[in-house]
Amino acid sequence: MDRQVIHTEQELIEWLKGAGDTLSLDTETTDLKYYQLECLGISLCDGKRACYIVLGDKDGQVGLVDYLRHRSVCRGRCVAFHNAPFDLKVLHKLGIEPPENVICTMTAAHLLDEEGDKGLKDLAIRYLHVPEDQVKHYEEVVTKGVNSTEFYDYAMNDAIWTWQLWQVFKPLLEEQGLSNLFYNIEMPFQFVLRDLEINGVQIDQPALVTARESLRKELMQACLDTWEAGGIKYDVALLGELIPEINLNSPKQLVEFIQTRLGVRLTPEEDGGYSVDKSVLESLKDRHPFFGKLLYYRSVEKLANSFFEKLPECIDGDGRIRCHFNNTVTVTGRLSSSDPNMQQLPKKGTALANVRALIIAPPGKVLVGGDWSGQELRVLAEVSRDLTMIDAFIRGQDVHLTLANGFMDLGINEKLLYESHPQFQEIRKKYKDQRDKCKTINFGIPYGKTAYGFALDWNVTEAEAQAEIDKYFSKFPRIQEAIQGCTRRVKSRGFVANLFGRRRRFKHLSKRAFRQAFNFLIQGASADMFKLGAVAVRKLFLAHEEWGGKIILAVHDEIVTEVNEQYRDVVMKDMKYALEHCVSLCVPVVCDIGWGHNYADCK
DNA sequence: GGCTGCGAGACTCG
DNA sequence: TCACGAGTCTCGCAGCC
Repeated sequence: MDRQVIHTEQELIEWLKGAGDTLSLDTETTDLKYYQLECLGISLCDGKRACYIVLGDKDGQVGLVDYLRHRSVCRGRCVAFHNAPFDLKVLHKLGIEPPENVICTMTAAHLLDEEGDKGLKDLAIRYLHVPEDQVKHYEEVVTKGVNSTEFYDYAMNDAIWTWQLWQVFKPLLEEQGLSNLFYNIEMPFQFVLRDLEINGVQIDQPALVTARESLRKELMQACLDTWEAGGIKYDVALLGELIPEINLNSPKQLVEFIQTRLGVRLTPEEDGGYSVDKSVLESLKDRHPFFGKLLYYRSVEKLANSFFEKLPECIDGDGRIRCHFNNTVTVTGRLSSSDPNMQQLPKKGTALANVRALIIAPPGKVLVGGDWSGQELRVLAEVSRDLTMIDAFIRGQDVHLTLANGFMDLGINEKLLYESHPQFQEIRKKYKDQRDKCKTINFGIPYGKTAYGFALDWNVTEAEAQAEIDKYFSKFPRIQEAIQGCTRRVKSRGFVANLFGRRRRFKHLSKRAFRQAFNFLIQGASADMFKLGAVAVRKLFLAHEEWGGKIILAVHDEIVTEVNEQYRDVVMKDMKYALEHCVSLCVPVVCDIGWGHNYADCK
């Protein structure tokens, strides 16, 4: 492969003259986070030649970046990246127009092997058979300097391997029936991922500081109360720090304390150890005041340390938090979020400290959020084609109560099953236990929950729980058939494919694998549905620039956006339509839309 | 004696 | 063996300098 290091505009013009309409592109940057990153250079490969455009070099940079801005290398081309959202972010930061057609080899690798390594170097060794000793790592090369021959070669290798991987992956995607998922769902979605990481969420910093202060006091008080309730003594160290006899954060010390000092016997786990988690403490609440105090201490400790103490460290200079959304971690196709994880912000805070209320709309804007109503249950209806379930959804009835009515022979008049019926609330209250039981089954089924698990929940024998499940399946036979069919496919082919062709593969057959397989059909299809919905919302925002719409959060079945206040109503109407029509199922797709000046109120 | 890495346990979310 | 999919915090221990 011909290699060239480019320092001037003229060299770049010459190089691009010989390039076709497909390129691979990789960027070298000083940081991974959007707000602070600077681009050192860009490497390109056209299959025959590779080049590295030096941007970190002051003499070259101005002219080259200007040229790249005005005569974008991407325009009219299909560009392959390894981890497209990252390089798209870098191009955005440089003000360079992105390509319309994007290829992401990292996503392709994930679709082809959801559990395998996704790193470019690992893939080059595995698929391109590059000898391991020829694969250099960033930390190793950067010590030679970012303007060394070694660094330039390293950068060009990344573009070359990306190109070559794409040549390998393209036919494999086709062979495995993954092309539609790749080209029509995942690739458009790369831009949503880019936008999410560029946009971030606006934080109410003064409110965060105030809440953190009150939470610190609350935590101290909760700690003292718990010590007092348990008769735990403490010393005062030189700097005023309190040193207790036992550490409330240590499960090991707690077990010892509860059994010997409080004299409360704990029930051993199957492995012989003892758990002191929430459910255990709840069950002991009446035995000693210590347990209630400890539960409260734990809730405040979690809120304070995991959220109110951590979030301030994540705020960028412009008052926004930009977390990382990873599209190639989960085996089901869901996104994961980290640094910080914005998908696990507590729904309930305390009166003094509600994390979600700290995510605010900037002046002149509001937050508009949409989430699918009963998404996984509707996908279950689609996957199983169970007629009772489909019927209930089409009629717009309360699905849990309708199903409970069906399988427990409650004899409720069908008209009363509609949420709109004046007597609905009364009926729902009357049959609350039956409805709750059915809801547990409805949610448990996609997880492959067993009689053993239900028995624990309901405090009945395993045989009794099994009888309930049998009755459920006899009333809704298609659901059982769907599960059995899924198990058969895992056994015969070693994988299952969801509604969109996404695959989950299994190396070993086990009960656990069968549960995971069926859950994948539901969770995985819901994840792909989310991606389609998010792409539809992004398109809507591009078509209506005046709305000032930004997608700021993605939480599995929920999408949160920031829009200009005066367009709130039209955004809500159009976004609802887009989310409800991004896929077509045998049951209606229903989306709840809400708005607020902060995330907590956005419902 | 202090630092680092890792697994366990607990908790957050959908 | 017993409910799927994630990330992060703290503790406690092993290994290292």
